[in-house]
Amino acid sequence: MRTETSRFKDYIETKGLYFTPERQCIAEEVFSNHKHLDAEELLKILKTKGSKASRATVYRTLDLLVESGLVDKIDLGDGRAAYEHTAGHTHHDHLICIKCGSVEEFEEPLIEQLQDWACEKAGFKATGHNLNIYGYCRSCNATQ
Amino acid sequence: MRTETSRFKDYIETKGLYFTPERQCIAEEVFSNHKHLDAEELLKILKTKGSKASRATVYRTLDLLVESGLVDKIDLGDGRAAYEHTAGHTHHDHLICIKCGSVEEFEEPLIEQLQDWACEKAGFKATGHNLNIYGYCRSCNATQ
DNA sequence: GTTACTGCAAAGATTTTGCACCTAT
DNA sequence: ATAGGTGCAAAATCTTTGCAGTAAC
Repeated sequence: MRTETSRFKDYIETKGLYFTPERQCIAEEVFSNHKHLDAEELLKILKTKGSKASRATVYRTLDLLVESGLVDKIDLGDGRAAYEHTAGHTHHDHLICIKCGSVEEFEEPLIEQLQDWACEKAGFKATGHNLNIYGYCRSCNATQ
Repeated sequence: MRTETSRFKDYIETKGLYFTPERQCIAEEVFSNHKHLDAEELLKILKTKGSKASRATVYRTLDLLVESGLVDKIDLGDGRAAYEHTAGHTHHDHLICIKCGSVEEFEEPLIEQLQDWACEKAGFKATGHNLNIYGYCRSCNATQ
């Protein structure tokens, strides 16, 4: 079985780039972590695991991961971005709590289809999209 | 006929705040402009029109306008936000060209409905949402 | 006369970049 | 050997904030 990390290695090498230890560490962490990570969290986790990858390298590698299609970038709406690996789940969108910051996922295949349709009508060639709903999650709503 | 500006004045005064000349200028510009403005563009336009409203006041007033419900904030996905007045058009989403930066609108009432439904299922109380599709617009796609 | 608003400049926050040194191939 | 990568710190962006003075009510 090919791991996501090995797919990333292939992607990197096909482009004639080097698969460095830093890139490996960062990729493995993103692929093994099932949460939505932002760059700063990722950097912190890497530090606790002994990686010395710098902030700059984290950002540069996240860009490569997104480019490879193995990772999605989610715009959090407050200027930050979160990242999540794409393997093992169909596309989904996000419910972002403006009180506690939690990010919940939801799936609605028909929405995807309607989006494709809208693009077609507009002659627009989509490369990605971002649907975030902001508000209060179930628990924050209860204690609000 | 009540103008949007007068509605904003009501909103401001109901909250016990002051309807200052700066707030009036900013509101009028946003309401009369039918494009998606970001804060910097808005500031530039205001300057050419002789308003001395500062960047800080522009941001503060835009927040009030969004709060009032008369203006929508659209997260552009690159850290910036654009603003557009809500009057006279139903809710719509955006096709953002990653080459030329153009923002095109599309409307898909069923998407809105599906979103509401997803929120309901998750016990999520939505206060707003943002659906952006990134890619190449018709003309950039042609010359790409 | 209060209470709130404004401009300014500094501070914050996130992300990007220039550069000298280092490393994978 | 060479093309590319890394860390660092500075820069770039967009937005927010503290404060002293000013204006709306």
